[in-house]
Amino acid sequence: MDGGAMSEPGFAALAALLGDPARSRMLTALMSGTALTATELALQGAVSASTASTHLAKLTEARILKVVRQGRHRYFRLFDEEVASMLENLMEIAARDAAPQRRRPTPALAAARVCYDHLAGASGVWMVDALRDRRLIAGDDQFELTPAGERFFSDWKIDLDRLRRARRPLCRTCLDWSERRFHLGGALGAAILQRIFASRWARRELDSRAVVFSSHGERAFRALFLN
Amino acid sequence: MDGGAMSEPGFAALAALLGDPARSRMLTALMSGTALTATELALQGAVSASTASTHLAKLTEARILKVVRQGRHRYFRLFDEEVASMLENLMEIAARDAAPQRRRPTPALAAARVCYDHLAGASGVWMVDALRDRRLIAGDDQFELTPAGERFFSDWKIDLDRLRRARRPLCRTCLDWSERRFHLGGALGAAILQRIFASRWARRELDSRAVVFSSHGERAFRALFLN
DNA sequence: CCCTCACTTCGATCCCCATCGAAGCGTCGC
DNA sequence: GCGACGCTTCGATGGGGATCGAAGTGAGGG
Repeated sequence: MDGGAMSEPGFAALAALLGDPARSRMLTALMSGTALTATELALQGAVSASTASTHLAKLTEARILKVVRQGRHRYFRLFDEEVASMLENLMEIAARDAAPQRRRPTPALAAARVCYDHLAGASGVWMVDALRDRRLIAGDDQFELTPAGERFFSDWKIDLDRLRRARRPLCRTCLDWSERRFHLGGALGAAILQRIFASRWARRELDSRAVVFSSHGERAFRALFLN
Repeated sequence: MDGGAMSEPGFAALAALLGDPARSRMLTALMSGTALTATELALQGAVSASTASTHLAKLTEARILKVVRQGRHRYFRLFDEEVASMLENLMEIAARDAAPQRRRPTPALAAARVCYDHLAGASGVWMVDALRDRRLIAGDDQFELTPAGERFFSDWKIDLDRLRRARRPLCRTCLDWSERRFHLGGALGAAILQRIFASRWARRELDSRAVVFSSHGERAFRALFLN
C-alpha cells in the first residue's frame, strides 16, 4: 500500500465548504456586505445555534469568513473582496444552467447591487466608464487615481489620506460576472458606496443585495460624473 | 407548514458537485483542456468505473461537462471556457490560504499554462499586451480584431473565416486569476495555442496544465509579435 | 456471430458529517 | 453577585451520498 489517502485538489475542500445548504444560505446573507452575528446567521441558515457555530468555525478556519468580537457578540463578514468575487462567479455559473429560460438575474439586481461593500452591476460598470471618460481614474486592468481624480474625490468629501492609511488597496478591479466587465472595488469603491447611502441617493433593499436608487438620487449620481 | 425544504442558494448544488474529492480530481485532469474517456477519468479520479460513471452523469447533467460519443467511447470535456475560468478562480482562492508560505503556483505553471484550450499565465497576458501594442486587437474588456490583426493572423495561416463560422465567439476575454489580468480566449485564442503546438514552439507537460516553451520556440514566439 | 471492450444500472454497504439538545463558558446589565 | 444572553463544546443520532461488485446494454472486431 502507498499509505492510503489519495491526493485531492486544493479546491475540493473549499468547494465542499460552499456546497452545504446551511452554509450557502449564510454566505448568501453575507454577500450583502454587512457583518452579522452568529445568531443572525443561524437564523439565515435555518439551523440551530450550535450547528451554526460549527459551520462558522469551519468557514473562518478556511478564511472564507473573518470574525471580530464585540462585547458578547461575534460579527462575521466575508473575508475579503476576492472571496466575494469568487462567490459571485460561482452564482453566475450556477444561475446560467439552472434557469436557461430567464437568463439574467432579476432586473433590479442586475441594475445595481452591492458586491461585498461596493457598487456592482450595471450601475457599477457605468460608473467606471464615467470615471474613465473624465480621466479621474486610469488603467485598464489595474485602476489608478489621476491627479484630477484626486481633486474630484477630495471635493466630494472623501478622505483619501485616511483611505490610504488603511491596509486595504485604494483602487481594485473587481470582475462583474453578469456584466463581463470590471467595476471599482477597494477602499475607494467602498467609500463611494457609503457616500451614496449617506446622501440618501439610494437605499439597500432589505435582506437582499439590490441597491435601489431614488429618481432624485439617480439623477444626482449621474450628474456627479457627467458634468 | 410551508411545505418543508428550506430554500437553498443556486450555487450550493454546484459547489457540492465540485467539492467531492473524486470529482475534483477528474475536473483537475480536464482543466488541461483535453477530452478524456470515462475510463481515463475513472483512473484520474481513483475510483471504479461504475462510480466514475455516476459522477460523470451528474457533472454532465449540471452542465459542468459535455460529452461526445465516439464509437464505444465517451469523451468528456469541460463545458466551456466559463466553467474553466470558474475553476481557475476557485483554485486561486483555495491556493491562497492553503499555502500562505509559497504563494504563487510553481513558476513553470505561472509562466505558461493552458486554460481549457488557450494560453494563460504570464505568457498569455504578455501576448495580449503585445497584440494591443501592435494594434492587432482592440478593446479593454471585450477584445476585437482590428483590420491589421485580420491581416496578421491570415498571414500566420490562421483561417479566420472558418473560426467565425463556428458557433463560438472569436475573441473572448478570460480572466487570469494569478495574473489578475485578461488573456485571450475564444476561437482565436484556441487557434493560436494550436499553432504554437503545431510549430513545436512549445509542448504540453504530461498530465499537467503547464506549457513548456523551447528556447528557440520562445524566441520565435516573442519575435512574432515584437517585430 | 461470438467475444471483448466501454460504459451504465442496480443493490447493498458504509462512512462522513450535518444536526440537535444539553451543558459549559464568558460577557453584559442590573 | 445573579440572572440573562450569546456563543461554543460535547455526545448521540440520522441520513445522504460515495463506493463497490455484479449484472446488463451496446458497439466493434475478428
